[in-house]
Amino acid sequence: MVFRKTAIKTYEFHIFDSKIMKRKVTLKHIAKELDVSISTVSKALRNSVEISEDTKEKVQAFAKLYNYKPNNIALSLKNRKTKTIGVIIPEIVHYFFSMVIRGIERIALERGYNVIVGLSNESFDKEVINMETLANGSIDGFILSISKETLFQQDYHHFNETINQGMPIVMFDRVINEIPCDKVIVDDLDGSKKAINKLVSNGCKNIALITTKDYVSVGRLRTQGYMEALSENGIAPNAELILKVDDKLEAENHLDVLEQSIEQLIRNNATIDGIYAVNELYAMTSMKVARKLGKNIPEDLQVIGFTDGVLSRHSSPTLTTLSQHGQQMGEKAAELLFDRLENEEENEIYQTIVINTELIERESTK
Amino acid sequence: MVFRKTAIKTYEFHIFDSKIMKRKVTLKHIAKELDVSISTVSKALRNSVEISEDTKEKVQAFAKLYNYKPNNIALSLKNRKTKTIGVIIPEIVHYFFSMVIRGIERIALERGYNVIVGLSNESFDKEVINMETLANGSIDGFILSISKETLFQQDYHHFNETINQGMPIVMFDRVINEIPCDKVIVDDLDGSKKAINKLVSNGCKNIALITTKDYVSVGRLRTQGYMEALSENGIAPNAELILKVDDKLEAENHLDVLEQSIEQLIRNNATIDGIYAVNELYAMTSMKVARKLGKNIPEDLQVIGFTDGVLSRHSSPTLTTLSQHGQQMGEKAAELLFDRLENEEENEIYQTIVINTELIERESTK
DNA sequence: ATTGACAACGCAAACGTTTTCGTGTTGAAA
DNA sequence: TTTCAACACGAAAACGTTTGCGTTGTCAAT
Repeated sequence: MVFRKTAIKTYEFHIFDSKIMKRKVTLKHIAKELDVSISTVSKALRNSVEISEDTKEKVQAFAKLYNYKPNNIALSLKNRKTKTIGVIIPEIVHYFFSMVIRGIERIALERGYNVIVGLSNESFDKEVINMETLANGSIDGFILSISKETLFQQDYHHFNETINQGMPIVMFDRVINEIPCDKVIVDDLDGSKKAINKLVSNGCKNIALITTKDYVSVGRLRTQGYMEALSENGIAPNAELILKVDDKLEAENHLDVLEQSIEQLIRNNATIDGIYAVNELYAMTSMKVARKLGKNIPEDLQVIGFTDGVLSRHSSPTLTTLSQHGQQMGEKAAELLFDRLENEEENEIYQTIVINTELIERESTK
Repeated sequence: MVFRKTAIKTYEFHIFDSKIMKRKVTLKHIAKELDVSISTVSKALRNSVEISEDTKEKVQAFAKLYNYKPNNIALSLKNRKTKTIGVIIPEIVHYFFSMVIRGIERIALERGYNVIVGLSNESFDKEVINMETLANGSIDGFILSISKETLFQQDYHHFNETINQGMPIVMFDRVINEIPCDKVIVDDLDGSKKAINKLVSNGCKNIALITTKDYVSVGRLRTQGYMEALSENGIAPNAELILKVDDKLEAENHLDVLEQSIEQLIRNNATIDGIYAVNELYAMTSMKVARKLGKNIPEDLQVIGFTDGVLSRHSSPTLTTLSQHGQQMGEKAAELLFDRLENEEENEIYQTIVINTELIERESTK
């Protein structure tokens, strides 16, 4: 086997494993073949001045020929960092969360990190298990959004323990203020106000709210924004117009229940001329039910949903929504985490970054 | 600090690091504190018979108190396996692919594996880079679906090299027959036939096809199924009725182009009474355009799409689709990979598993 | 001939495990 | 008292790196 390095030098290496190389080649292999020490090989590959030009060329040629790549695991052990982060999300078949992952992954690729994804499925136990299996050296830090069950039980010991062991966490969207970590959230409260203000200025007098139970932080904030915006516009909130859906039974598989609840809401309050829903699915379903009840959108009823997703863009009529900028949230979260990981002196000051929502006007509003 | 192990024994450990423990505790720490060797600690924790009951109890109590967990990286290095797999997909904000991930993750959790996700963004270069950064010891094997650009360029060297280095690959959905690895695919050809047969038996005489350019393997197969099914039903395929969309410009951001193409198709062929589209978006857009042109669905025009997603379920009318069972594909792919990884003697016989599509009838067909 | 400097390289430790093998201590059998 | 097994534990190698430092060898200067 002949390998030409330059026009000047020609190296001749005999294949050191007659069969096709299966296992990856290591420094040790190279050292043995070239009859030098492992240290010499390592230094030669890193272009150390300690090594002669001749040796460097020979080693580098050999390494290239056999496609040597340093073993990441060994490097991780030595450097005590893995260049890998863990991302725990409640659900992946979901426009917003997959957008966040896309954002995280983009920055990770850019900065040389890998991303391990764990799904909690909205379950406390799975969240804990996922975190425990990753926190034992596999990763350098976490990015996560808290599961509904965890929010409901209000048991946050696993977050605190992880942080106490020196592993940083960045939380996004569903966060807990008390936990000492960086956070990226959306302006749930202000976003809601934008939506309500829009509806009011479009002439709506009776605006209904379709939201979740209060233990989901984002649901609570969006509800609060609705209340405040109404007040600010001199409208007295009417409890009749607020539908709090129990999302223990995830809507996707219990559409009928959702539809019935909304139908009741609209039937019982014939004067409704605006609906604000805290997510895309609730908004879509509202439009569907309303049309069934003979209402024209947006003439009789205007609808706005939180979370801009694929449904909003492709429904008919298309849906006016508040965009959460999921990808941007992911990017920001990743940057916060990487910056913290690469900053030697640990900084006890944690940031909370607020990403502004944007009202995207489509056909469901005038 | 007092720790009660049983009613009989009481151990008293002094905190060996007066500050709150930051870095994770290792065998070495425990050994030093308890004044035994590292080997003894290791054996005691694994309940070796070599160690006396007394010592075992003491070590285990201490380990539990300080929440000792073995370092995964060190284990990976020693065992030469990481219990982690890499998953490379073209896109994550996508119903089908995120379903696959969900399936993979479910099995991975069950069998004690972690999942690193890499996105190719349909780009050849990113696919290669992602694979190279993972193939250096970070993972034990790959699950992947080939990017469009790679399919277009037909450059598969990175797959072959990875396999030659002894790292198994499982491909799903977009696969290449020539590559020696396990595969999980959907019955694209048969699925198409189901759809066409349905339309024909529902009375359609002029069925249009909206598909992609041929280099995407699944697109080609679905097109082929359309052709064959027509022939089998005694209908001569009509080139006029076939629209091959250039998906270099991803539809999501070029909806206008897509809509215009479809509008032309329908205008030029007034007799069209059925449309079969190779994905959900094409089908949805067809319905939208058709309605704009005054066609009633399903009375005047029936529509079936490949890939059952969130759009199909929530559009109005709801869309009849072929379900790809993405989650099941992910589960199967993961099982194939884990089985191969855990099988000592390497098996040169590769399987191709075909997941059957299922026709889900909704409102867009009679 | 003796020094000293410098170039070129190897040794060994370290990261945190597991595991094989060796060793010292006990107690009982001879 | 000697011998030997059983017991309980420790030393060291291995996984694949990087790096500080010690060790050679060569050659010019004294």
